[in-house]
Amino acid sequence: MSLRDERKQQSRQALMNAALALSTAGRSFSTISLREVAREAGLVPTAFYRHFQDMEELGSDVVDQVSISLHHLLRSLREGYGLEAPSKTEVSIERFFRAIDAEPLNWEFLIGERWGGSTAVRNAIGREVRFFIDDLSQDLHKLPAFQNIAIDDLQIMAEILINLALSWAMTWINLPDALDSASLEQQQRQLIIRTTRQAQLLFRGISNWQSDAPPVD
Amino acid sequence: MSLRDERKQQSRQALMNAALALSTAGRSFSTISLREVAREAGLVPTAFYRHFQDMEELGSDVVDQVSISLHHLLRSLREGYGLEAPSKTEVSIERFFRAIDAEPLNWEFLIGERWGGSTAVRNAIGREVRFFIDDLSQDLHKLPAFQNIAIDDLQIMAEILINLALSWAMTWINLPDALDSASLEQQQRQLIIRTTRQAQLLFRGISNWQSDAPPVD
DNA sequence: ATTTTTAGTCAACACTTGTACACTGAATTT
DNA sequence: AAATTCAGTGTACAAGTGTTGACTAAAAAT
Repeated sequence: MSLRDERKQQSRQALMNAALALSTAGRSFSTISLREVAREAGLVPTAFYRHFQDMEELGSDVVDQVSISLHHLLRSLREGYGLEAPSKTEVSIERFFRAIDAEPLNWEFLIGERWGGSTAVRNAIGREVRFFIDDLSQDLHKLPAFQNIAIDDLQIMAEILINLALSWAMTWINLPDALDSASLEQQQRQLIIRTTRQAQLLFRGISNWQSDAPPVD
Repeated sequence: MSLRDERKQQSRQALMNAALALSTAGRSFSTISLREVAREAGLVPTAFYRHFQDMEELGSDVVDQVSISLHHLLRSLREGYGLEAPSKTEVSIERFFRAIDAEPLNWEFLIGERWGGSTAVRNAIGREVRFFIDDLSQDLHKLPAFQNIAIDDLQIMAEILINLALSWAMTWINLPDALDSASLEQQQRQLIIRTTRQAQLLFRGISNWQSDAPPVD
């Protein structure tokens, strides 16, 4: 890559980082202005147009970047799960939450903008979520415990898990905001327990599932 | 109520309706301006301050109004479920979606702003969601099928159901936007089926649940 | 009948916004 | 060595923003 292209990439990345940082500081992406992003990135407003046509395009590209990052993280989480095979659910849940703490901005952006203002961003996230679901369902299929479950049903399971995981993640991130009497650590501990039981209930459901013979309603 | 108070209430309601309408027209609440709301309500900008201190206060009050409406709707839905006792899950799910179509703005606002930009609105919605969960868990406890399940576990179940229902609702509302090859009705039918299976999986989980003897992880 | 209260109006303010246009100067190509 | 490309700069403008303070007129209280 040429010297000029390299510097351009730097500026482009600075703009995306600025957008991500601003849209997770108690505000949403659609409320931040082009000028703010440029300012935060150390650029003059008009320089923005050298990289993106408008804020919508910036937003979509941020979604792509965030998705790649989360995708890697989820994969490493699941590989960790596979290694110590009979690992407890609670350990996995806690590991999930700690992973969120490592890069909370990505999660906050993806979840907060999933139903957010910008149509382009919303559609981009919708695509990525569907991708997450497919990916997870394939991984579930590899687990010994789910070998005898039809792949369609694992898809159902994955859909539930992803949607719930996004709720869990945002609840976790927002814990510090809810300044109740209890300390943060106590609340975190409690959330881990509640979440674990939710996950256990789900696994209980799928393991008693018979694809060809749906249950009585 | 005096004549003057009555007229004031009308204007106040007009402002809240305007806010609701504007924040669900492909934008989010935090992007709409005080002047826009006033304009839409047929008022001069400064008149806004006779009713609300700022947009955050308006937002919180909209949350309250929306919550009351949804609360009534959910209750009537569940009462309908109780009557024809052995009703099929799919029927309930479809009834749920059709109810959303009756007042989509309320749902769109509550879900879209749940993790949205305004802190005041986010906190207000968080409270309401917790209230929904408590309410549902108590209703579940009254159902014959769940009599032998501990109330703590029904709370877990309710938490899952509410969080998932919000995802389902928004997916349903956004269906028309995803202009794929398939027709809207086909996509709706498909979503109903997928959602039904998710719900069935959940019920399968809870009915195989033993509170005092948690499953092997 | 007179005074007080108050929802809504009007004009004005200091700012921020997105974007157009001409320009600069260093990296690249010719 | 000369010409070209182009990321970033500086100026400018029309449009929209939140909020102020003084004003109006109808309803309510005295």
